[in-house]
Amino acid sequence: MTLEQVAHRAKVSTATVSRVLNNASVVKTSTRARVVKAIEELKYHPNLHARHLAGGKSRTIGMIVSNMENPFFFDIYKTVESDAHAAGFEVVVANTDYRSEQLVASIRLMIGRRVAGLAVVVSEMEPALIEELTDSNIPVVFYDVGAPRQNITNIRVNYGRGIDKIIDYLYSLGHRKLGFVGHHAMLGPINERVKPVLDAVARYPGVEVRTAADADTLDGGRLAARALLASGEQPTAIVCVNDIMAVGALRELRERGIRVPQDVSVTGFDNVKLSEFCYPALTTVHIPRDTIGHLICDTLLSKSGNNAAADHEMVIDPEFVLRDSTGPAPGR
Amino acid sequence: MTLEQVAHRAKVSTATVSRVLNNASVVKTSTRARVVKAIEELKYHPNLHARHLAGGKSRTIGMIVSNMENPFFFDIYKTVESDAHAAGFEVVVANTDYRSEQLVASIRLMIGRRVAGLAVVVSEMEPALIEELTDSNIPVVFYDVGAPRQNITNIRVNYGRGIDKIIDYLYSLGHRKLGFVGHHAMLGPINERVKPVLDAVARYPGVEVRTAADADTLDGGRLAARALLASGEQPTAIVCVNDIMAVGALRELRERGIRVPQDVSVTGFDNVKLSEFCYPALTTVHIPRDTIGHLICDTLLSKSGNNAAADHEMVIDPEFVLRDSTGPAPGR
DNA sequence: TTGAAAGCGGTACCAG
DNA sequence: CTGGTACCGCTTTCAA
Repeated sequence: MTLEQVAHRAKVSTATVSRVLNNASVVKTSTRARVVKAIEELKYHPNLHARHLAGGKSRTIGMIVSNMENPFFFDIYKTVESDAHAAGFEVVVANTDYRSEQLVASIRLMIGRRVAGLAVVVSEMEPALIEELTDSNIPVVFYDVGAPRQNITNIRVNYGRGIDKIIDYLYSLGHRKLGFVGHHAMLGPINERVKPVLDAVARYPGVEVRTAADADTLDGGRLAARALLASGEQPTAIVCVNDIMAVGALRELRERGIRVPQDVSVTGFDNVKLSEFCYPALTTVHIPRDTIGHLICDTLLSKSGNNAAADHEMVIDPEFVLRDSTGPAPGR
Repeated sequence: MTLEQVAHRAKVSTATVSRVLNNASVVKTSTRARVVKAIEELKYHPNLHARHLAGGKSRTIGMIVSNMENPFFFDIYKTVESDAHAAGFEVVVANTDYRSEQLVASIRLMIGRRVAGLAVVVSEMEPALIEELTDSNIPVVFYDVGAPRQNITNIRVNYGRGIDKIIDYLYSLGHRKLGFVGHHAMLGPINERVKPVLDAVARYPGVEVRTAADADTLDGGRLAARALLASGEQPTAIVCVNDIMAVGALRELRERGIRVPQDVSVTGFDNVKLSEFCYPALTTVHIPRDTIGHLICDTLLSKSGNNAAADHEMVIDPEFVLRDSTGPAPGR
């Protein structure tokens, strides 16, 4: 079904059909009626690719995330989508699953689609790729826990600050032997996620921390906790890189008959909904996903507009949330 | 950046550039090298819309789901995506959030994109829309708990069978006063999700059931459970339409000091990962999301291939999973 | 092995 | 208010 066929049936030109489709300019009511009728009879659906190609502009914004399975990313996506829809844009997401080849593929795809804007919400990214993106000339905004990028709008959360708050609290409770559960995106040398923990701990003499990492899933959290528990002395508190993994850790502890928080304390990060619903409810740090989502959309939408200003950086300071998974270190 | 500019720089025709892009036919090695060089220097990314328009075929399959937030849908998506990628397809998802206008919009969008296949994983759907879809001539597969569709491949789970297993088990444990927690997509008259419960209960004289519904989220489950508890006699068992809402119900019970399963039993549905990680772990019914995902992909991919056969229906029989959230009715 | 040119399905400008 | 038509960027014969 093509525009031309519709035009033919309605006995008008393709130009006119196009007009009624975009309810643009003036089309005589009777003509419009004929066209609409033809469209319905033929069950015509305009070809978006053709439309895009001819029109030039995109009306869709892209979003790339590491792991949609983690509600943290999903929450951001949700508000981005909602804002985008409100502005008449649609959004297409891509999941990288923490795999860098997927990241590359997804970015190429987005560029190929000529999206009106792109939000990249992933942890690690090679400089070459970033360059490819900036050269593409499409408005981009990064969300990151890492270092600021140059020449690109960057939203980031002050991860270290959040970790500090957690460690401070745990220290005040008497915890000296800590465990850190991270995810695989942070294997390798000291990275963005582990370093803050080490730094925070370093401020307190006499505090030790061992780390373990696994997949960014419930199971991963469980496995990492198991690894922590299987080797060396049992920590009195387990700090997790995010809530999902913390819930996984909670399960491992429960199955071993280790009580939380009486025997060991556990903390999450992000404050996703689940952190309130698990048992015990998690002490965590709140990252405002909605704010991040709004920021992303505002930036993208205004950028694709006119004011090519504001290629700055916005950093979000996380807030401590006290719940039931933490308590005094045992024997204190 | 366009093909033509690349062609110009490499001093060849656009046809040749196209050839190396699709590494098709024979291109002299030296020529190919020149082109590749030009592409890199210009940081050229082919316009997918143009490519699609010219090429005709799509290489992308669409998927529409009610609520990506529920891991049930996400799990299906995940395996579809993985299978699709393996076959050289990409997949674009759309979330309807249980809103029918969104469903309409998403379907139109997919048709407009001329996707090579479309998976529709939603609860309710108007006949008119279904017709629009069949007329579109694109391979479609539905996943549903409802009645079979005509003329479209339909995968469905025998929801009633699953409910029966749960009710039977609960009955054998002495439960006579039941509560059912559903979600809003099932408001209105007796529908696909509630009816099976009523039917199952009807088989046992003396068993009563009250129902409550809310959003398909953790909070929704909590609220629905609250409603159930706030009115009338306290049920001895709460049957939930899915695991997510069951976890929500668990929280409400916990905060009221009602012990699970000693005071009231709770059941989920789907057997998503979370059902093992919550506390207490949920007795539920297993729906094989991976099988469903594979089925969807196989169907779509083979359909878009040649054999337009198999417009049949596949029904999946769910399996009972016993865990810790159920026990004998109190005082028995 | 490579180039020229005819589309693919729309949009939008220019006349009428 | 409506029609004619030149593209949009790429693929694909058809010849050379």
